[in-house]
Amino acid sequence: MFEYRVQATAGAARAGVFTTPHGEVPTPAFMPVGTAGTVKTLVMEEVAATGARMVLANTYHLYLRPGHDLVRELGGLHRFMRWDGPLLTDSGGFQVFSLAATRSVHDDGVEFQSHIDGSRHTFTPESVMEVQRALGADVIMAFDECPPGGCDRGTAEVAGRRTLAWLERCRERFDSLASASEVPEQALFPVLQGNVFDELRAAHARRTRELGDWAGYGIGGLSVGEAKPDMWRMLEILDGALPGDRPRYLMGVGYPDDLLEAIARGCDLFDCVAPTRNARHGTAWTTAEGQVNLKAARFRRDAGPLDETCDCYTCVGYDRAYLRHLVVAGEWLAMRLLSIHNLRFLARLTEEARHRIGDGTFDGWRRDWLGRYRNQGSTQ
RNA sequence: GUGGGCGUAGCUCAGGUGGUCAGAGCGCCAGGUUGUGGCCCUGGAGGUCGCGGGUUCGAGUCCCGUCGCUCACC
Repeated sequence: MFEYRVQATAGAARAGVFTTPHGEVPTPAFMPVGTAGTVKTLVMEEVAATGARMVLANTYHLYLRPGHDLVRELGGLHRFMRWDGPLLTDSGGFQVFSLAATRSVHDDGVEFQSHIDGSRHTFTPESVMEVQRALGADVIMAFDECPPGGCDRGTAEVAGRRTLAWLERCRERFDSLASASEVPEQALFPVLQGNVFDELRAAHARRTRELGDWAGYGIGGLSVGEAKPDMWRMLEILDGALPGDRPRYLMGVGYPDDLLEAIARGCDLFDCVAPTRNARHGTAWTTAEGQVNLKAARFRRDAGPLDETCDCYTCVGYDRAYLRHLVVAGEWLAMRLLSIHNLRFLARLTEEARHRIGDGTFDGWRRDWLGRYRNQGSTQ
């Protein structure tokens, strides 16, 4: 049921189709983040209208609230959140490290306190598989340890070893659950660690491949505070270390320019909170000006659309002066309209990348696009 | 009309007995946010301290007058 078909390439970049039990995902593709079973402020029809084909939800959040058993009881996450398309759940590993009030990591798993009410919980590779089996997403992620960017090599090595050990345990529990009861057809993606250390990255990828024939690969431990050149170098190493006929999911990325850089280095799937979180904070991506903060006074009387080249609901119907007013006034509608635009912006970007890879114009187009975007001085 | 209280940044207010007392919060302006807590962080602009006199080496700070707001009483 899971299949990845590469249709065209441009250097390392690939255009393909990822097939899941809930439909096909043309790649490269950006997955909007629906942390708690909702892409914040939007209904799923609106998410679909931006062009998104696959969305992500968070195991950590759904486990804490409302609880995976409840979701299973109510028919699984697809039905629960009214999304019949391809769906992926994160493993909760990253959130345990980034959100939990306290945590202690050992080889068996991670003990942590809920950021919601302080209650104590433990995640193990086994429990995380059970939770994600219950949620029922198409793609589920292995439990990993994700050390911060800038950690030393020793820390990265320990975390990488632990992640590999956990991967074996994830696989075991994943398989046993599949045979023991009726669970939806799912694919388990491993998460590749190794931080910014070349040999660790290569070794982790090699060892992961030895542990199984995976339907796809999660690339973790990046965009966690390291320098950009380090991230690109890691992607280049992984491009040579991963099979060509499996999708590669770069976790947590990213901004428009980062997406293009990563696509050029062989990544196919992405997720990031930036389009929706930035929208809620009043910032939007535009073709002509890069990232803009709608709070800026210069938009007070701007009667033009947010992005003249954009076909999204927001750009077709609303002007900047009104959007600025909504943002400044703290109106909910601002969050919705900017979320719609930012998601559409990334969808259009990946759609165009896909077409350019197909017709052989990707490299030149990408260089031009990045040059224009960065010359606006609004990023980095 | 009589008595009391208050007038300090756009707003709400801090500023013992006169001497870095020109301050805060919010707002405003400019940025940031990468496997999601509608948060949070970093900078910046902005005030003849109601007005006019006086005392003093020195006055948001004390005195007199005046204007405005407010409360109580008649």
